[in-house]
Amino acid sequence: MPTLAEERGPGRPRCQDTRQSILRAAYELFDEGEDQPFTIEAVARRSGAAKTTIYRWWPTKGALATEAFLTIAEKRSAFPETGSAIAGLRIQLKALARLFRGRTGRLVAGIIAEAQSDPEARKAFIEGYLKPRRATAARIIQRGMAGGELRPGLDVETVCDALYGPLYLRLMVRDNPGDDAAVDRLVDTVLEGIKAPASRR
Amino acid sequence: MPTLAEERGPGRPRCQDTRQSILRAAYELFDEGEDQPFTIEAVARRSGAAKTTIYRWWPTKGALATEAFLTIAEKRSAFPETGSAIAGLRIQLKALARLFRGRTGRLVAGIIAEAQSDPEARKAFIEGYLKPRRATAARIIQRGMAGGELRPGLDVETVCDALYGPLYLRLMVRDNPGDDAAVDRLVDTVLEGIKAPASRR
Amino acid sequence: MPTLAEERGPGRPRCQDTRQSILRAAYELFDEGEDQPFTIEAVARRSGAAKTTIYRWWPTKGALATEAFLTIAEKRSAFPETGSAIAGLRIQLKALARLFRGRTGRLVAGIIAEAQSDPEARKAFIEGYLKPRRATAARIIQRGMAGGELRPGLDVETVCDALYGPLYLRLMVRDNPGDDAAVDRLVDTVLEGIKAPASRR
Amino acid sequence: MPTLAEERGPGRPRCQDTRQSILRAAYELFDEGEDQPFTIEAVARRSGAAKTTIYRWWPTKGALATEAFLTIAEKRSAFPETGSAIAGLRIQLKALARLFRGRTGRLVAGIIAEAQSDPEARKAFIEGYLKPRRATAARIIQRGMAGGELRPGLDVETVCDALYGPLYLRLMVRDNPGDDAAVDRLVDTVLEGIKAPASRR
DNA sequence: TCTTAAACGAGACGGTACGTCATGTCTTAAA
DNA sequence: TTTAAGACATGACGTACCGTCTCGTTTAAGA
Repeated sequence: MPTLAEERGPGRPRCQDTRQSILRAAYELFDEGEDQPFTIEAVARRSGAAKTTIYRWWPTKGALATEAFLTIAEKRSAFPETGSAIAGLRIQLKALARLFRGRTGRLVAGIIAEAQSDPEARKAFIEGYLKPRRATAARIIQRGMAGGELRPGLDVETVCDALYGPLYLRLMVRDNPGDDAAVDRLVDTVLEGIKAPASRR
Repeated sequence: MPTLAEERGPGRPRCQDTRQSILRAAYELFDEGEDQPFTIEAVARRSGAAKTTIYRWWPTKGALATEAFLTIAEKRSAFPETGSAIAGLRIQLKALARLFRGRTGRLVAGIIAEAQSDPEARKAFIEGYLKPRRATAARIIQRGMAGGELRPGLDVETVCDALYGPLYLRLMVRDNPGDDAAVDRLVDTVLEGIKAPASRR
Repeated sequence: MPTLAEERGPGRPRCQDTRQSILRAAYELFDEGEDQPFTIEAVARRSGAAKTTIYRWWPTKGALATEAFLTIAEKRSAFPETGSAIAGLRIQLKALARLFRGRTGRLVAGIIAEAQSDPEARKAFIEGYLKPRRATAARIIQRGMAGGELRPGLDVETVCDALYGPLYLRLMVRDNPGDDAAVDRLVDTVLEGIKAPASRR
Repeated sequence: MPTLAEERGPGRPRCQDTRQSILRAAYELFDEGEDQPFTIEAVARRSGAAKTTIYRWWPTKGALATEAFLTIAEKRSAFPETGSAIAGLRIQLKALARLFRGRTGRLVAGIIAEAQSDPEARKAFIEGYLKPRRATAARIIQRGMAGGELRPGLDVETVCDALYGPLYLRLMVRDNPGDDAAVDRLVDTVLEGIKAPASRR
């Protein structure tokens, strides 16, 4: 009498082990980088699942990649939601840069590359990865404005772009996303603005 | 005494017509977007060249794509190097955003995606596309600092990142690079900074 | 309880239609001779099968050629196993010469040529074509010896070589395998021997 | 007035060194067997000659192969033209079998295979290799008939076929051309004939 | 001595076929 | 009805040779 049980049709139920092993294999392949090709074929080989099974559950390679990345890699680190907003931003950006310097950076770059030709993957990445992080950042910025640390009337989206954009640019195009000092320089620049004080009045 | 003559080894010289037709075909295919697959085979078919000829001159697909993009698409528009530096930046960023909203945006996004798994392509893109544009921007910023429009002591690279990064982020991840108003919001934000004036002294 | 059933693992079973159409296409191409190139690509094109499917089942071109030849061309004509052994040999050799004068001759020559650089093909040709025919001839020779038509104590293999060898030599090296008269001359020569009767006692 | 001199137009005369080095390279490649591919490219590489030069002088691969084989390999061993004709045939056939057991066998087999799709090569092989050898054998047979060792009235060509054919058959189709004992068995069989003596009167 | 014409190396070029790989669909038997 | 296994058509991959071509250089005979 499982009244609250999942909607359950006839036939053999879906095997959760299989699902997990596919996701794990996908993550491992993506993680191992350029040497191991990220291929449905390879995922099937490594996971022991049949290609058919994979295609049944994920429409495209990118969708699988993104879900694998989000499911396994992403135990989202919580950030301090109290204290100085500016310090909070600094911490969050430095953490992201550190992440991007490691394997996760190559992963994210690969997923974004995939997403260029796979709208599903793009959507999954935005919803599953980008939005949550931006929401966190947005909350900090709101708090900063409310608490008087940041200028009131800022467009939160634009501020997020100005702070996060450089990291993604450096991740995708340049060879590295920058070290802590680079992040500090970035935050300082955006905090202070670039206009000369003289022309401010 | 052809002192300026090209270094010229033995053997039949390279056919420039062929080279051009390959680059043109590559550009067209890249340009036509997602429907036409960008494939060495397709480039060979369309250009009338043999696959071997393509492989003789370009090590990877990305290298060919980048060179095609740069050679044919890129008659770099000159920007005003006089007048207000801030207005100059605004103009340049809006022009880039407009470019990114069109086919060129998909092209650049595709090339950057290719570059994630092709160091040659990455290098070619940076050297041929990114560096010249950043050099232009850097000159404007230097001029702005010298002329008193911008704060002295700015790190030019960081400023470039803060201004360009958001456009690339929006190009690659979000659906569009933003309209003129968005660019204006971005420039305003970076110009004024985000710190509250109260906390400035 | 299908005790005689084929060993049958999981997965989709091999499609017999495809197999047959590949063999037929291969045979046709081989049959059409020098104008149509005998190529895996061509076989794939004509049969409608994929190259991979062909490679899955035949390791080399020669193996495919041989099997095609044997499967389709070779409804082996039965020879009279009664009556005069000498007459039987004559009939069989003349039939082979007639076969070799036609398209089949070019086919066999082609397969033997392929077999020079393809051990698989050589083996297939020997097992599938040569051995059965030699077995027939050997039986006739045995019968001839038993019945008193042929000298007892003959080495059957050697006799086969002496009778068949010339036909293959003429097929491969000379322009034609010889007409009926030539076969008669050959059989007469081998029957009577070439030593002078004077030196026989 | 060099009336017998080669027809000689203007222009640079053909370089004999080059010719020789091409033939030598071709022979070596053919000689090294299955591992080294016998290819115009490979001949050019090894000989240091340009492909053009090779094509200028030999119309097909087979023609080159045959000429290389004949020029370099073939210092035709002289056979005793006196003494017993039967012994002479035995010696010549055993020598050929020995030759066929070695690298030369693979060479001849390869050339005959080439000749199946190259009439030029076939002609060159027949004229340059086969005919001289058969002429020698024919002379011995004629001598044998004249001297009373062999039956008078034999068709020389047919006898040659009966003696040589088996060796070629074994070379091309079976794994080996047979040892000395096999040659003896063959010669004995053809000498004595295979018909039973009883049926001779 | 100078011209001329062919030989020669080098290597680009349009092709064809190679044998392999990944894709996405399908068919089967077992769970 | 899901799953593993694997056949299958498709089509791109990157490579090897093919035979032709266009160069610049070399070599001799004839003007």
